[in-house]
Amino acid sequence: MNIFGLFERRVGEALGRLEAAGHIPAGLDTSRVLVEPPRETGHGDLATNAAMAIAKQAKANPRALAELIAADLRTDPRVSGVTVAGPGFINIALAPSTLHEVIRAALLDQHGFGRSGQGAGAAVNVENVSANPTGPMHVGHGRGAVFGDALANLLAFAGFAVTREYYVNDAGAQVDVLARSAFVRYREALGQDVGAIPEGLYPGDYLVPVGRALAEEFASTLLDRPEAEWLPTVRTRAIDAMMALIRDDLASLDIRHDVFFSERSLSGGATDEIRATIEGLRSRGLVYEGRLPPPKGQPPEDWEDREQTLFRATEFGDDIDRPLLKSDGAYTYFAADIAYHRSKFERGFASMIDVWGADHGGYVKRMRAAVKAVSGGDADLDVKLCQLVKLLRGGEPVKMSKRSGDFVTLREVVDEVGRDPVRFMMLFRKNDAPLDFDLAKVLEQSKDNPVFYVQYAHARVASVFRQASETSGFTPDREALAGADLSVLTDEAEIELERRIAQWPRLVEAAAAAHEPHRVAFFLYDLSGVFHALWNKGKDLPQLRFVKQGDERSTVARLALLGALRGVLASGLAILGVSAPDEMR
RNA sequence: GACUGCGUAGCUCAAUGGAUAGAGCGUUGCGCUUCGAACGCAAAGGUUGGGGGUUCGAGUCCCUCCGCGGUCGCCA
Repeated sequence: MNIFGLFERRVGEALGRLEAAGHIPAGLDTSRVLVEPPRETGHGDLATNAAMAIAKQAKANPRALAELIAADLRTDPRVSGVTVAGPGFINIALAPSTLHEVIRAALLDQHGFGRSGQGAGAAVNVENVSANPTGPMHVGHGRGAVFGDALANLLAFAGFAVTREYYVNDAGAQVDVLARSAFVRYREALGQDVGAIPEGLYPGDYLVPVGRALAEEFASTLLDRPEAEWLPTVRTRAIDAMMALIRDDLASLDIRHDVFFSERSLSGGATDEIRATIEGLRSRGLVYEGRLPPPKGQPPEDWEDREQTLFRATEFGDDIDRPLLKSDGAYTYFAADIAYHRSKFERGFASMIDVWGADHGGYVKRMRAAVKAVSGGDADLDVKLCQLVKLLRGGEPVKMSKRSGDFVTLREVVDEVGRDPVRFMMLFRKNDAPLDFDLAKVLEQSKDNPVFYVQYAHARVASVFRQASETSGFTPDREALAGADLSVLTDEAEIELERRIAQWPRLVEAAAAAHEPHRVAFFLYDLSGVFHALWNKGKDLPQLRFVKQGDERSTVARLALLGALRGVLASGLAILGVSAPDEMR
């Protein structure tokens, strides 16, 4: 039950009547008409810009128009008052019973309140993580992983059919390096003195078990073979081991993918998908042989002007055409990526979201161009870039890792502070803003730790229900709560909590539309603040306490309010992938 | 040089093109002597980096300049 959506339609009906009565012309563009919560609570429960949004088209005075709309809205029984303010805002005060209906709906449908048909079951592909299978995940990967997972949860909650996908970069030079690195560990496992890991190979000790497994499987049979013979086998074993490692890392954050898509499968199968993709584009005149100008500013020293195979990315908004073949004739990463995104389109995804690290920002335009090209303009790609995570402990930067040598692994952080703080804090910032993550702060049990603050709100609600049961033997079921007389909730702090709960469905829609899960985190933080404020008010004013012995009528009403709150907190935390504890010790 | 993200209170950050730009921390004042304080209430604190434009209305959109970061054919 989205009260804002209901009233958006209601305002539309009012405009229809004004049109029928000849007060405004027909065919106005009402797409900018919104019903939203007013910033100032003194302005009522809902506000609409309808008059201002159409005044100019209607060649009418916005305030006069607002009065006409207000007059219509005043006839609505769900409304207790309508005023016109400022340049033409229409402020609507809801009848208390209207707000109570929303609370009842939230209470009766704990898991469904806030869900919507917004997505209408449309298929959306969310690709995230896609870390190279060459080692454990680091903290930066973790941000993209959590962001993508929460975004997928959010979209599913908003009615989309979401597929979570991981693109495995199991082709290219880096996995050959991985294989060579594993081979060193293999020799080591066979007792050879390998000394320091050679420059250019992966030094991390996470490859030690891979070497051991190879020694166990192949004994010394690979030792004297030329690289070309052992590399494919070792590579496969090493990639599998690294993907197992990464899946474990992801599992520690409760992240799972529906599809792991292999880059190698694009060109290694029966048909070369990359080649097919390129030829398809070529047949439409979108691939040609040509020369690129060297980059301006500081040209690379090894720049070689040569003819190459180019994708006409400029046709679709990119700044320059992009090469598809390397000088040695192999496909560029971009060529494979075009084929990969074509595969997504052919698998039925007209809506794709890629979550990347900020260092790939220069890649966005060409990828969007490619998606337009391979889909004939029928698919849309949104790329969400996650900025760097700066890891701190008590304000001091954390740099080195014991395990990997040169970066802090995600696992180390999860092991130190736990899943919930990692997930919540990664989402308590816009994705495109850099993030400071303080390992000490996220474990504080205080108001300036948002993770604690929100989880504690949920635990406090549970504790009220426990207390009601323990002190009064009072354990109403959901139906009893839904039947409560909510009109006893008259304190401004209680009404404010009702208003916030009523805003949840609208928040979900806005966050889903914008692909911005952080809005859920901030909403929960604000909502928790309103609840904690009400709790504290009960400290000074005993009549506001949730459980009042001998006053079942107001107790049941307050428990109903808290039951609605608990549902919203639980739904929101579930979207973030953070647990909603019933107690915190 | 090009592209891209960012620039909001002392600090860290919010704000689908809406009204007097909001939170937390910090600061200041008051309260709380454990009965629901793992604090509460209140105050001070802003030219939203500068300038122009679009709009009834701009932190938000466009242009430009400044500052910080990222990226820049064949790495992924």
